[in-house]
This record gives sequence, C-alpha cells and structure tokens, in this order.
Amino acid sequence: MLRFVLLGLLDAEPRYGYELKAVFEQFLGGTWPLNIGQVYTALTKLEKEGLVECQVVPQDLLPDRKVYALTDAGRAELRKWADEPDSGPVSLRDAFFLKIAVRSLTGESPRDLINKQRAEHLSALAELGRLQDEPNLHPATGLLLEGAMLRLEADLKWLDVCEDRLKDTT
Amino acid sequence: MLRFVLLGLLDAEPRYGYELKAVFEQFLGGTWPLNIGQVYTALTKLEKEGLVECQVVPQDLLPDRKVYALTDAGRAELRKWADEPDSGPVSLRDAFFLKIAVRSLTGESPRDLINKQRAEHLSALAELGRLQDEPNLHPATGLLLEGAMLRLEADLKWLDVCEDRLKDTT
DNA sequence: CACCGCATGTAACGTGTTACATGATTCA
DNA sequence: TGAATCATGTAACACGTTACATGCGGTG
Repeated sequence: MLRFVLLGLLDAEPRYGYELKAVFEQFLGGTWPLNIGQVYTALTKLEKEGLVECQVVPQDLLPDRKVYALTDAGRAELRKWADEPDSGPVSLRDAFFLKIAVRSLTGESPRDLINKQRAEHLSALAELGRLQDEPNLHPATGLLLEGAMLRLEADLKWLDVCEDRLKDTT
Repeated sequence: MLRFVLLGLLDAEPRYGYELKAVFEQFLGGTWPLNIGQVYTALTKLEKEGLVECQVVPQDLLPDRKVYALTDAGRAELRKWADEPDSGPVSLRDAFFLKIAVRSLTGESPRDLINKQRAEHLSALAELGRLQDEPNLHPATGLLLEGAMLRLEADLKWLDVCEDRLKDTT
C-alpha cells in the first residue's frame, strides 16, 4: 500500500526520503501520519527490488540527500498495481462495525456506543471539511477527502439503521 | 481486531477452536475468510494473557476438544474495547481510494480504472444482497452486511464524483 | 486406496507502528 | 546552553495471511 503511494509520488517527480514523508502526508490530507523510519525502510526495500534507484546529492551546511527516482521496473510495477480494481467489501474488517455488531451479539444494548460513535463521526466530518478548505490543496487530495466524507456519511446512516433495528427488538 | 471478535463470540457461549472458525465466518457473512491456524494462535495468546481459559473435553471416536471460555479479565477487556468509539477517517488507507488518487496525481486518466472499479463494486453489492437473503441469518450479521452495502454505495457515489471532476479538467 | 471431515497446531512472511540512535546547523 | 530543523537510519513489535504438519475415522 504505502510502497505504491511512494512509487506514485516518485513517478511524478524524484524526491528524497525526508521530503517524501512531507509530500505523502500532505497528499493524504494528514489522515495518514507517517513515521519517518517507515519511509526509509520502504525505500531501501524498493531499491533492493530494483523499483527505484537513488543518487546522492551533497549539500554544503546540510546533510546529504539521497534522491530516489523510479526505474522502468518501478513504473511497470506501479502500473500493474494501479490497473487492477480492488475487490469489494473487505470493509467489515473494521472496528467501527464490529464493536456494534459484537455488542448486539451478546445482547448488550449498543445505544451508548452508537451515540458516542455518532459524535465522533460528526466531528471527523467537520474536520475533513476544514481540511478541504485549505489553500493549495492538490485536486487528488480533494478527491480523497471527499471519498472519506462520503464514507463517513454512509457510516452515520448505518448508525441510524442500527438504532431503528434496536427499537424493533425492544 | 480478530481477538475481540473471538472474545465476543466466547462471551455469548464457550466454544472450541474449530467451531469458532465456523461461527466467526458465519457471523461475518463469509466476508472474512479465516485460516484455522490463526484461530489457534489467537486463542493460545489470549490464554497466556489470562483472558480465556480452556477445558479439554474428550470425545470417543473424535479428537479431543479444547473448549474455551471467557475469564473475568476477558470480559473486562472486551467491555473496555467495545465501550470506546472509533476514530473517524482512517479509511483513506485503502487501495480503492489510493489507486485512483495516485493515478490523477501523475496525470494519467483513471477512466478505465473507474469503470472496472464500478463493475467490481456493483457485483459486490449484488453478492451482499444475496447474502442478506440467506435463511437463519443472525440479526447482527444482517446489520454488518447492511453497513458494508452503505459503504459500497458511498464508494460508487465517489466514483461518479471522480468522473465529474475529470470532465472539468479535460 | 484415496479423499474428506474433524480437530489441533507451528513456522514464516508482509506490512504497518513505535521507539530509539546519530549528527550537523540554526535560533532563542 | 538547549531546543528545533534537516536528514538518515536500525530494531523490535503487532497483527493478519499463508502454507504446512499431524492424526484418526468414515465414505466412495
């Protein structure tokens, strides 16, 4: 997952690790905070596999940079990944769903949890709205944020469904 | 994640590993196929942590069963997990979103991918509908399936948004 | 005989996460 | 002096996935 986003970012333009972290997080609207170490381990692995190659760029006063660029194999790998659609509903593997379902499994009322969850989702929705208003937002990032918002709205709808279902049983 | 669903299933009723796999998959409507080995490693780990305890039940003709039940600590751990709502939009960490976003990042048109993805989603939606019609469906499972369907619909909407956005740029 | 169902398990791998370590410069 | 920024990296952990191994009994 991460590797492919990195490949995508490098496909647009060669970059070094420290920079990649920032661009990556910006691209995802800050919804995927990344530990810098992860970037370096991923990059060295990609290099071993021949998908990227790096060039050391010395700087005076500042530490050297290792600027990575895609190889042809890397571009091919990226395209192969990006060309395949993803299988549908893996989404149930999700704490949000499972907590409520497990609750009603054991008979306990998930009412409190539903309310807490709704509040959580609403504030997340607001937060995403704020992110969307940021200047210099990459159009692709805007799309991502919109996707996340649509899902949150779907989840809110689901919470309503859960509540209705509860009323029927009670 | 898995561990908590197992705890939830055991809270409803003590069970042995082999049985748990079946119940687990049924509970999730078959959307999370589980390798049996995983169940046993998870169970032994839970036992080490004192969250479950097991009792060996010998059978004639068939291999012994190790029937697991929740301990008080296990019940507490389960409740602790189930009481906390989940943070909002981690959902962007998702190949479905990223493939299309990465595409438009490098300038390539994601039109083909969007169409393939839409077809994939529609067939997944149909499949979920089929699962919902199954007899003896646990109400909680019905809820889960509905949640998955709502998300799929949201994702389909997003694909439309992506297409519209493309037209604007072209 | 071969295969399937029941029932248990181990070993290794992939990927994301966290914490920690190094070393130079700039700024308060 | 102490902290923040730039820039690189290692080690260990968590969790899910896969493949493989074992052993017995019933069925075709």
